[in-house]
Amino acid sequence: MSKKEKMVQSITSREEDFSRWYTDICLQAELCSYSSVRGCIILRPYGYAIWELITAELDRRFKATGHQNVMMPLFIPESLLQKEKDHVEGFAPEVAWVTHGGEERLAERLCVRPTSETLFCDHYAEIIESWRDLPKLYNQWVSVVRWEKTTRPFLRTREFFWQEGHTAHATAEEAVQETLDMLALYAEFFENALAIPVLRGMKSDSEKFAGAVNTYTVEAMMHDGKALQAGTTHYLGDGFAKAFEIQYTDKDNELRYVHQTSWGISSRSIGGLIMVHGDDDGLVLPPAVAPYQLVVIPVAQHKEGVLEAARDLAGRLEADGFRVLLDDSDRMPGWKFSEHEMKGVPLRLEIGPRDIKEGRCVAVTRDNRDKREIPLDRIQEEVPVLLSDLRDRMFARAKERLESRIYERDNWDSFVETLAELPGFILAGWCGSEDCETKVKEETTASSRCLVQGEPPEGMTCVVCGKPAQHQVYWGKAY
RNA sequence: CGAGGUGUGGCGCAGUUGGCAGCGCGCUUGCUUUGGGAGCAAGAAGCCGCAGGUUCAAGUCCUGUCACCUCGACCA
Repeated sequence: MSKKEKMVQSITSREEDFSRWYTDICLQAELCSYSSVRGCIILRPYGYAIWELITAELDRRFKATGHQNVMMPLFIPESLLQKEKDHVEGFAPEVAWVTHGGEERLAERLCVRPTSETLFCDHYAEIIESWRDLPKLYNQWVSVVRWEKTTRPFLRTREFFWQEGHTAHATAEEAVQETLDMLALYAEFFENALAIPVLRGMKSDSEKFAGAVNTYTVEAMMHDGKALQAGTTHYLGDGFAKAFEIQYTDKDNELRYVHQTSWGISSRSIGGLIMVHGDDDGLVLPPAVAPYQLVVIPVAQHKEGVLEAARDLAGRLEADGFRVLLDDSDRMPGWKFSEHEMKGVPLRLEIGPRDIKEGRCVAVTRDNRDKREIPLDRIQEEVPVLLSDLRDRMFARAKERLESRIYERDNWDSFVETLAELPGFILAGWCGSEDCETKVKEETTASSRCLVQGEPPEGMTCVVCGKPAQHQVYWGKAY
């Protein structure tokens, strides 16, 4: 350890400085670099590879549920953005404007899309005429811009990468169902692909998307007990349809407005991966989104037969469909171990002269450093099991942490005290008034993360004012 | 936008009363090494964030400015 500290700029420990630990991992694992534009990051190959895998996992799910990808323009004319009142009020403070083309001032300025509801609506108004045109289940993979004042890699950047789904339906019921289906899809994606357990529920009115009737959310808990809004789905009702005149002729020859949804997951989910699974030695990646699921490290690779054996091992696993890195660089083995641990590679296979003689290799799982010897002729059966067990452990560990840090509180004093002293969420009643919600925010800096579906338990009272609770709510501090 | 902090080779830092810009890591080349961040040798690399000012002389003093980081407020 002392030698390690001497040799290498180590990652700040989580205990010492969580923010710094986070930034250290982003930079040292080569996920991203700062760019010359404040608040914008450069996704480096390793970070981009993670994002590509995330997009692939999600896109597969979108396609399987009947969604189609499209591509809308980067710019929104001011007049279009202003068509829906709540929407423009929510986003106007943080949009970037294009005012000139070359030297010429534009007749109408264009905003760089902060989200694309207005563009989809404008298009839908044009292409939707009949009930036969519905539903429209569109999605796009793009970047958007929000002129944030303070930024952090992945969690809050001025430009960020995401997918935004925008759908139009004949009925409110169908649109609400889509909103809930996509919420379920998001939750499944986070839990299975990213091994991140989430709470799901509805946002309060003050926390919901600008222009939405309802916003649903999946909330994850970071290692420091803070919440990360990981994905949201919005039921937009027919408000946008009315503002943009999106009407169709129904089976009964009546003209009706469509009901819409929108939903998104962004590159901030990479921040979530870091802060849920990472440890003091770096990143820990779930196999589904690890650029390399395993790294093969030859030991004493200059010796007769070692490199060949390593290549053979890597080749066989690659042929089985695993993403494999053979690290035959001229670094010391110990250096490679640390490097790939920092980068979160789930599984490491070491193979050296001793192993070759015994017909085996050494397998080490990233999350728990468990080391075992595996016969080379069994490796192709063992690797899928090792990887799947690792994902299960990662999920179980994160879930246990989440659950053990949810505190039920029924009075204001213990609510405030708990928020101040214990990292995590509080589950408590809320009367539904904005005053009580604002008081929580002002006095604790925590906010309502999501409302639990269904009626609150019998006799539950608002943790702020003591009146009967309308909702059971998860409260927490958030990124 | 408020409060605090930091700007010196790629990274982390030192730089005293103003007087030749340094150290560690990394990088390059060669040889020896290889089961937890190797050793030796020889190299390359710095408009000291930027702009003014004081001075014979500024990394150092003064003024302004910009950028970045942390903590708040705001938001994915």
